[in-house]
Amino acid sequence: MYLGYLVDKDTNMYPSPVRHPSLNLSPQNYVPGPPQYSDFASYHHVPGINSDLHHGQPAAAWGSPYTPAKEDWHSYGTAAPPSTASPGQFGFSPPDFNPIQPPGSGLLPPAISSSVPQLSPNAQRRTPYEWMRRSIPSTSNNARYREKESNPLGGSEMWSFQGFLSFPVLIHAHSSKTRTKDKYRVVYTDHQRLELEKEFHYSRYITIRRKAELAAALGLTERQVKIWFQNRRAKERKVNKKKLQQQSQPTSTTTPTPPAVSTLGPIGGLCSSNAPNLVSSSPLTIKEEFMP
DNA sequence: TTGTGTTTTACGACCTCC
DNA sequence: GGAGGTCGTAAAACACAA
Repeated sequence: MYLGYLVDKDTNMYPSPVRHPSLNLSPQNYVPGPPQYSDFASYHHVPGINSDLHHGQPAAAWGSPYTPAKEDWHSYGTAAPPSTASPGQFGFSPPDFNPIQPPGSGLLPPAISSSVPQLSPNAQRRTPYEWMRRSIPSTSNNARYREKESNPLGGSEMWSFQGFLSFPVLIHAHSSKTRTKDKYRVVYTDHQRLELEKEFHYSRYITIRRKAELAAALGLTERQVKIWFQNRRAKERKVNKKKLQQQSQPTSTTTPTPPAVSTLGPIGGLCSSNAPNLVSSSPLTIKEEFMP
C-alpha cells in the first residue's frame, strides 16, 4: 500500500484506535451512534473546514459513525515505528494533539498550510517525514503532475501544479481523448492522501458537505473525493476478503476451502471495519446526517 | 536496466434510493 | 432522473527482484 508509509510509519497518527463496537456497521446498520469522537482522539480536523456539524462540534459531541475493528488498524501502523522522525507537524499523536489547532496546521489548502509541502510520494517514500519537514525546493520538480501526454483525464479535468505553488490548479481539458491513449490519472500528493485517509478513518462514508469541504481544502474535485472513497472502500473490502480467505485456509490444508461463512462474525478477528462480506452492497447515501 | 507484480486513479455498467 | 453505492476493469505509477 503506497500510502502505508504515511500511516504505517506513524503510529502516533492514530494511536488510540478505539472504535465503535459495532464492527459490522454496514450502511444499513449505520445509525448515528452516541458521541464517540473522543475515541478518535488522535484525529483532528482542521478548523476552518469544520463547518460540517459532525466535524465542527467539539470532540465529544459527534460520533464516529463507522468503526472498523481494531485489526483494521494494523495496516495503518499499530506497530510502533521508530520514532526517529518528528511527526508533530500534523500533531496527530496525543502528545502533539492540541485541541486548539494553531492556524495553518492540519488540513488546509497547501498554499495556506505552508508547512506541508506537496511533494511527490516518489520522493518521500523512503523518508516518511521528510516531506512534512523540509521546505520545497524551488525547482519544477515539485510539479505534482508529471505530464506525459496531452490530457491525462480524457477530456474531463486535468490537474497540474504551477511550480512552487503547492496548490493544484484545475485545468479543464475539453479534448475527448480516450484514456487508453492518454495519461488519464494523476497521483495525489501525500498530503491529499493523508487527509483523505484521515477522513476515511473517521468515516467510511463521507457526507456531501464534508466532501465539498475536503475537496476544496485539498484542491480536488468532489468527484475525485467521492471516487477516492469508493476506491478506498473497495480496497478495504479486498484486504478483508483476503484476510478471511487466509483465515479460512489453514496453512497445512490441502483442499481449498470454499468461501464458507465465517464463524467469527463481525466481532471475530477478521471481520474488521465494515466487514465487507457482511456489508450489503446496498449503498447508503449519506447526505447530511449530521446537519443541524 | 528490465521484467513482473502490486497499488493507485478513474471510469463504465448496473443497482438502489429519494 | 439524478446521486451515490458496488463491482469490474484499464492503465499509470510504483516497488522490487533478477
